[in-house]
Amino acid sequence: MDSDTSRVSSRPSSPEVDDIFISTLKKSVHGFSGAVSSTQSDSPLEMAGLRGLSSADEETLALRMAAKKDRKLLSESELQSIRLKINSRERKRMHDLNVAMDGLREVMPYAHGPSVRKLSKIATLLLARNYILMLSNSLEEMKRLVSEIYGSSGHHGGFHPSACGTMTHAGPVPAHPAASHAPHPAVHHPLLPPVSTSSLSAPAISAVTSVRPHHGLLKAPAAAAGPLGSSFQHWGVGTGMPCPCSMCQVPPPHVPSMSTMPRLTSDSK
DNA sequence: TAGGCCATCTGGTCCT
DNA sequence: AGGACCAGATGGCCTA
Repeated sequence: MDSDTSRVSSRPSSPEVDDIFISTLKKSVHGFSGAVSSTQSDSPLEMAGLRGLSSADEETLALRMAAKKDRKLLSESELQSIRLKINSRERKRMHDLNVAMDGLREVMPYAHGPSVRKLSKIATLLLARNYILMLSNSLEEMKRLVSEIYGSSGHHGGFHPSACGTMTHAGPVPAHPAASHAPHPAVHHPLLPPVSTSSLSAPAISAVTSVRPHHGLLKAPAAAAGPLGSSFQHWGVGTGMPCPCSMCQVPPPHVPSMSTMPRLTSDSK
């Protein structure tokens, strides 16, 4: 929200007091009409008809609705006060949710940069899921490699993280990849096709991209290589050379290179 | 202009 | 009873 520079100026997360008041006044009838016929059945004609009510009619109707709902009469001002309170709570709740969503965006790689469009909520959630799955997969791969190394040397006779602690194994996986800005390993993998064909499903990725089929997840320059934009490139960033890290030496199955990386769009179907 | 995304309002439901 | 949570409806903004 706060990071949505394209919207925040014209669409504040918290409306002006006047907006709330006007909206409440406008819906003092609308809302309570919903108490009768439910919002789902409110037809535009009904709404238009209700909007034509006089203030006295509105008050009467509001009181009737309140009486029907709460079994007790409340003054219009009391009802309005309650409604404002509830609306305020809901706004705060949604605002907190958006703050949390922004926090999630911040720890997501490739979501930073001047030309990068803010991830949508659904894209953020889906990418976060894939990111977690990728990290888990990377960790498993690390464990496997370490196990092979030490297993063959007879040092440990096998990999057992609980005995080894975190010094040996936690290093390669940055706790906060977005903050580290290290080129590997997490920066690019989440956007690669399924690392684990069982857990990291392609539909999850395609689902993300299907949200914004035209410009992909991010607002990238027109010269972007694909729907994901140049921000998603791991190889080729800066030097155009492949990352030398061990993770990149072993690209996921079916992904020989980024250049042949399947487009993360619905056209893969 | 259509479609996507979003904020907000609202009523219902569940929980404490 | 009050608050949290949820989902539907609505309308505005933005982009292709």
